[in-house]
Amino acid sequence: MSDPVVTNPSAASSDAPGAETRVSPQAPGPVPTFDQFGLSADILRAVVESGYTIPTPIQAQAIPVVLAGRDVMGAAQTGTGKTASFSLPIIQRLLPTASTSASPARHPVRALILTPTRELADQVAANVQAYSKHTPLRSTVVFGGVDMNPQSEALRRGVEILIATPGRLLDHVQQKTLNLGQVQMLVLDEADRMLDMGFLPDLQRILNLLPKERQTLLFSATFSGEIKKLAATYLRNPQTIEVARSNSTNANVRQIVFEIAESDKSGAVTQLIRERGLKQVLVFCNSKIGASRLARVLEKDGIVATAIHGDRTQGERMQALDAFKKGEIEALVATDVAARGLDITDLPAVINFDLPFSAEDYVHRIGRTGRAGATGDALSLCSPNERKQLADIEKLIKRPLEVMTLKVDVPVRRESSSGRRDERPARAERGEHRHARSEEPRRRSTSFERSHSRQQPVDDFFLKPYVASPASARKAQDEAAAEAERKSAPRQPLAALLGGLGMPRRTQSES
DNA sequence: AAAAAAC
Repeated sequence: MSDPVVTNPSAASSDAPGAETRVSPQAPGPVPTFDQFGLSADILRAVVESGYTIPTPIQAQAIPVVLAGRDVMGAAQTGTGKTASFSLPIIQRLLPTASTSASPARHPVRALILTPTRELADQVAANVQAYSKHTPLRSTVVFGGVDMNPQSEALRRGVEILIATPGRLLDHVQQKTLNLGQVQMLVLDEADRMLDMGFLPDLQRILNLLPKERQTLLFSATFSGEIKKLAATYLRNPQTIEVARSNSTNANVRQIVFEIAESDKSGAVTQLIRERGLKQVLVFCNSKIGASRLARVLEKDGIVATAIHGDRTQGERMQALDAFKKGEIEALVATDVAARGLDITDLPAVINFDLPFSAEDYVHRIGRTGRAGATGDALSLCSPNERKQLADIEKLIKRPLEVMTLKVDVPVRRESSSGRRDERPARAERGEHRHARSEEPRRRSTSFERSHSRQQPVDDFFLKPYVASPASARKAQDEAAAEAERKSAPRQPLAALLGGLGMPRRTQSES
């Protein structure tokens, strides 16, 4: 029996401009373990307590390279254990000189981790905190939208590892509550996203504040020309590490597209949640207003829903995400603020209420489900004027998506969330409401017809009960096994997947 | 076209 082990990372890159990135080949060898990296016992203990025993491919590749002090250009799918792949070796490298003194002067910022969104910063910080909890190293997180004072106080007391979003970080530098002169290690997480968001000037400012003598790790979903340029300017002889083809989607995620009229979409979301028995679903909209509106409509349909987007206060954002993670909310309706990197354990499904403008965002959105070896559903609602976006997505992921029609059959709502009358108010007017209780609920039935060569009836999909993946699925060893299985077994056609829904859709055997 | 991020 041979288990997958990671090959020499240098064999993994193919950097000709425009060339497709390749999956690094898996060679037979011994089972990799966290023990083999020479990490301190205090770190290993925290790793074990976090439930991990076998490093994921990105961890197996990156940890030795980071420990050796080299710069890294990393491309890894989300959900692959990327955060640990840089956090663990950072902690290890800072540990030998870690001070146990209470003096703030003995705890300068030596590692800086930058992320594009506040929620992601918070999440990375929680991971770093967990991995370093048995060490004397201190860490904290700073981002905008919240009071600066507690952050300033934490910085004043001294931290070795700082996680931040760029704007607030620079704010602290300007306020002189932060000095970056002793940073030895820098991580740019989701670097492509940061460039997309126009962070380049901020990044340049920050990079100019850092010592030239340092180790830089850049993680990005894609190695675009922009990213390569950034790397060429700020990285020194980086080792390229790729563990999965960028722009690829997870085989554990079943992707289905529903052709539907725009006006039927919110009813379709309610119906999918009801008929599929979804207890926890992340719904993506393209606009902040659209997300708020949909959350209100879902609430009217009796679904516990809330919105998360950039126009909500940071307190509301954090509360929404917390409640969602705890399972207190059925539908979290989000903009692309939630598209990247967020780790929601065993999230069973993602719904695209709107198809994203950028096909890459589709890959990131649906990457919130089917993480770490678990399975998930990615259901996308596509209106006639979104066909171009659908085509772009199929082109990016290099395969056609299964398209179905969706017959929306939900009770008539008297008012739309914006206060406008529904387009069919007549029978739902006040006078008739007293009859409604004893009768069949009033329904509107609409099906969006179209001639699509790949079109399939939707009935099979709804006949099968949804089976959530076991909680244990999030462990890293599961992911490694799933990866191996995926490589050895040919992909099943969708029909087979649909037919096998009575059983847990695990891609690996239980051990 | 839209989103995100400092005040």
